[in-house]
Amino acid sequence: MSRFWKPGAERPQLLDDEEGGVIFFSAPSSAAGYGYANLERQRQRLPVYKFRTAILYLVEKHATSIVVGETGSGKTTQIPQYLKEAGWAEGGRVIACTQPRRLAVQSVASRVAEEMGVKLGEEVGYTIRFEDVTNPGVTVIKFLTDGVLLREMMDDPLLTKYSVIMVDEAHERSLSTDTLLGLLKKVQRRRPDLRLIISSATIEAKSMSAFFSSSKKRPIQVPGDHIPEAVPAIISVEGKGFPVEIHYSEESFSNYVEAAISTVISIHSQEPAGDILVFLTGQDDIEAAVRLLMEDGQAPESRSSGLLILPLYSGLPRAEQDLVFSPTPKGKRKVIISTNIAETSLTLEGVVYVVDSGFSKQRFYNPISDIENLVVAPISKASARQRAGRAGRVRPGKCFRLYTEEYFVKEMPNEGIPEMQRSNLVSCVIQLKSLGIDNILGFDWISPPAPESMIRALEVLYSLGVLDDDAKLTTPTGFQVAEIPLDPMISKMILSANEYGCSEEVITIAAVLSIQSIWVSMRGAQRELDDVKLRFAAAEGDHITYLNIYKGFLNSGKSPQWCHKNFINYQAMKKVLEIREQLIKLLKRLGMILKSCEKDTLAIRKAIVAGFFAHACRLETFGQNGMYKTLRSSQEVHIHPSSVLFRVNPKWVIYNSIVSTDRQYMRHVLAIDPSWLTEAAPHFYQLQKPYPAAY
DNA sequence: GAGCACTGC
Repeated sequence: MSRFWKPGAERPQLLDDEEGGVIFFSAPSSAAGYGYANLERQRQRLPVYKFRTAILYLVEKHATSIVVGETGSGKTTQIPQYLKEAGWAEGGRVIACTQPRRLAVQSVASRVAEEMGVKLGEEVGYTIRFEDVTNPGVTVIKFLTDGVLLREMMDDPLLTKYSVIMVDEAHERSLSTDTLLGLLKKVQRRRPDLRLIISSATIEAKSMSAFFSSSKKRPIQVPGDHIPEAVPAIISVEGKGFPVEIHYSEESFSNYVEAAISTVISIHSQEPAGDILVFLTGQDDIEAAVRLLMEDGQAPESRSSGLLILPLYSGLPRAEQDLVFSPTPKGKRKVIISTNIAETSLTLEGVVYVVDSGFSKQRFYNPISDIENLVVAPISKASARQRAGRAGRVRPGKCFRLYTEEYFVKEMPNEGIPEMQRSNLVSCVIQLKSLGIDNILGFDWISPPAPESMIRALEVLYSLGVLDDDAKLTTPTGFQVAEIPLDPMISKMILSANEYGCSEEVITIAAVLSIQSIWVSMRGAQRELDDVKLRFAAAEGDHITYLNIYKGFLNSGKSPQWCHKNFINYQAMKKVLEIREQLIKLLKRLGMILKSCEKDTLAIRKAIVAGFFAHACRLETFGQNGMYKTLRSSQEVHIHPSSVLFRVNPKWVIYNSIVSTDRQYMRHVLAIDPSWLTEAAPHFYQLQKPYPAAY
């Protein structure tokens, strides 16, 4: 390896460059009063057993504490227990701990319950969508996704039952984490008793701290209450991860797939046992890499024999995904070729070598065209470190970066662009509106999105009748749409279905549109999949086709075999059932009675148009075959080949979303009558004369 | 006639 690879100078470190087994402590000098002489100076070493005392001191004195550290440092599981022991969960108060992902919530909650020797769902519980394992009045440590906490704010904006809120993985800067942090800063002004603990990777600690210290407004004084210090404290904890040796390539590669393959082969021939994890960007890359490695394995003098090659991406059927968790057979070495799913969402034991391409697919939003694009883009240093860390879970490991050290140091951005600045903001804005945040542009964003994106979101919500002329939520539509946990266009469609008497059918469509795909990923068997689709295909379009599939699924007795036979993803159908159930409960609470329109698809189609009128397109009669233009901005779009309307090309259609590749493809397409547009949204579309070519 | 990084409510 040494001929080609150059070891990197950087050692993964925390705030200070010290040895393991200590906590590094950085806080304003107020800590001196605590009685520990060694806390008088900033960033003093602190023995590990003082972690508990330090945390409790900081939480007592500071409104916000920022805890940085790596995985395995115990911050996620220990801090809530310390707080409970110190009395933060007394008097009916609850300690909340958020995570960005459902799986993490479940596993952390059960670990803490086990450590405390209590039954999960009693003192320690968790809440995620579709699953509430808490016992109100008994549960005092509650784990939940940050999205669920945001939903809870809609009923209780000041989160009055919580004494401490710990936001974990804040450095990931997800849409809901950032929204939550902005709101929590606001809540703090009204609730001086509330304590925040932000748990973040080292690299983000300073910007988090700056966000929570800068305040345009003073806290509202509550008589008799102790006012904690507004400046956040930072405490840094050493993780238990093993060291990972970083190797950079001597020069840059033009083809990272090939580079990854040859790196895997040289690791295999020169390094001791241990599984290899390769980070590529997407299904295409991964399949190409798997194929190349397999071919090499069959060559007579192959250097890759003994490799067990496993692809990993979220679109892969569950059974194939699970293969990566099976133990490595004796005498074999596992090579997992993965997307970013292995960077945070899945933890693979047994990985000792990581190969990092330096790229990932990232979403970018263009507020002008209102289209989200998926682009292969360079990752950040934070991501690169996270990927490298995946090699140090079981023993010291190695990470091979397919780029030069100079590139890493000089060109790679420190942090990625927060999701907030790369996304469509309609859901975020409606959530803020429902919490009474009137001035969206002036909201204290931790990373402000482009004003164009905020304005576009306001426009879309206004056109849906969710916001009024003063940009306030309308009654009842606006409040009802905010209440439904789906894309506002889908929520609006459901509310209209109530008026058209077809809510039974439309909530099914809403559920299908809210999940990834109901088809199993079948690149090799496209023909068969197309044949199956014909069995369900409806002339009206994809939405009605989904209804036919759902009926077939119910008629089969929700059978997994039926799904398998019809190339339908059983897991996805189960999720459709869950979302439907959630919607039924919610709509009942909103005072709606579910109704079926039986076979009247006209009502259904009009309800869909009431939500998606802004996504209307017209076939270009004089252009090439199958070219459409959006009515809104005259963008060129095409019907996606997976749609039942592909090659049918009705004159007028609406779509659910757009997939951009070399062309813009409409996904989930429905044929419409243009008169429904002016009927559903007269403020949005005005009749220009009689429709000449169309009608 | 061809495509889907990853979450979440």
